[in-house]
Amino acid sequence: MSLRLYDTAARAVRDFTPLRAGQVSVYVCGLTVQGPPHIGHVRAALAFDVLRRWLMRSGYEVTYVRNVTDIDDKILAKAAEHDVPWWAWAYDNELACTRAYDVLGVLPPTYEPRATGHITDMVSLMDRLIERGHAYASGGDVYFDVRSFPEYGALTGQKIGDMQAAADTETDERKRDPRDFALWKAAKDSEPETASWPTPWGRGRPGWHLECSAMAERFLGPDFDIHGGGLDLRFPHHENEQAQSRAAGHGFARYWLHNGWVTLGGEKMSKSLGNTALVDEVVRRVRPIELRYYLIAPHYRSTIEFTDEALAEAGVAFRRIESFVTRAAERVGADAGKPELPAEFSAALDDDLGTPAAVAAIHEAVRQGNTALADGDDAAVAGALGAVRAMLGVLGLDPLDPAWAGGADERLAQATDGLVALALEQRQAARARKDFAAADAIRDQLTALGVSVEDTPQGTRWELTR
RNA sequence: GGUGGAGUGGCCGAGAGGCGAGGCAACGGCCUGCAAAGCCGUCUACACGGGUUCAAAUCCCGUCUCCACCUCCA
Repeated sequence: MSLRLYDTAARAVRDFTPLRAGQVSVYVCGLTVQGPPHIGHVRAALAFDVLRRWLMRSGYEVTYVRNVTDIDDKILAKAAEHDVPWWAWAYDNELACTRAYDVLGVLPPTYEPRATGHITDMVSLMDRLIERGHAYASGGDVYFDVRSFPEYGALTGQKIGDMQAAADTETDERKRDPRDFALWKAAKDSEPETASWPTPWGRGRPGWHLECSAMAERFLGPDFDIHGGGLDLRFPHHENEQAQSRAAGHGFARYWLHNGWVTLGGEKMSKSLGNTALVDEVVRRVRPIELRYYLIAPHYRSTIEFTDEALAEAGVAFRRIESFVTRAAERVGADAGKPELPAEFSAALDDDLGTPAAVAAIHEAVRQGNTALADGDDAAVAGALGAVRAMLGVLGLDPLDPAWAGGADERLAQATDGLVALALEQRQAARARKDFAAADAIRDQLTALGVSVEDTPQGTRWELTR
């Protein structure tokens, strides 16, 4: 079986065939850097990170572009509110996003362009649209003429006549149709000089949608394979991107993928509702790798209702997997076993990135591996470990991957090793003389210190309690 | 008004006409000096009302509830 993906435009799962054999081009809408990222934001990055890893594992050469929107109304407003330059505000939040991606193991994109770096690309795209009769300048703004483009609405299955007109009365008189959208916004006196760029139609700044069309073209060409983003971007953002690019004569994206929400209290996580959970805060309560597991295990198109209980439960489930990997690696070596993917796992991901079934395949292999561990069947342990690590690798969840290294102090770790060993020797001696009260007292003290102790047929092992 | 999504066992969460996804919790058992970890087993659910079918969580009709987009939004 080969990869099939749910394409929003087709409203169906379609076989994936790349434009160029062996290569896949992906454009994902990144964040408008108006504030620090919350769980919902990183879910999107994580969903497409899994797509990317699976494409790479499937043998494709992947060009993955994720943009940063570093100029928009809210950035200007918030920067003004905090009395800092808009570009400093945007960059500060961009850094926060990058940190969040890094801490969750999101692979860096092939390239991450910023909107403000592509003004000239936007100007030439507007030129082309005006030339072709799909856009017009009006009072320093430039608008896309939706009625000039019969396909408008194709992505989201809407008819122009059924759409509610934008309640944007301020600019209404400049538009030919209330549904026309801004490609370019004229500079306002109230806005900083640094937030505008010269164009043939006067100084101004980009409308939101134009940047993605311009950057996708520059880095991926007029036609590319996959365009991803959150559900809320379908309309108007993606509809408008597609309209602009196609009206300009490009084929644009061939598959449209959209990830579902993270909700809190049943509602979409958003700043305006005040129901956000910031990545920085959550990562203080749970390990990043567990948060990643939590956000990846459900299917990317379904809603995740964010609760502490569910998050904790995901942590327990992940630790079961991790515990097998640790114990198996201690027994047969971390790199024992071939990194082969079980057929069910591959089939699951090929079926529209079915991570739930893929995770089930991991649990199945862990169960078999645990049995092998109990039976002392090292060959089977190695086999299971190789498979489990390979599967975890595709999901970016291999606890042995250096990306998750804790950065522990070597000398401190060495001292701890020795101290715990010393305590365990005492306990062993007590057990040997059947003084179980003393033995258990030692174990209880270690437990209280966050060291969990396990007696196995191969002797006593310990680890820090997660 | 238009467009789209969801309601699954104690909980999380898949599936999408017949073969008990998976995890968590609980209970019973095995293992253990006792634990822990692990393994085996138990718990047979699909919002509601009709219908189609030999067979429906899955298809059709209707109802209820919730969410999202149409305005900035992952």
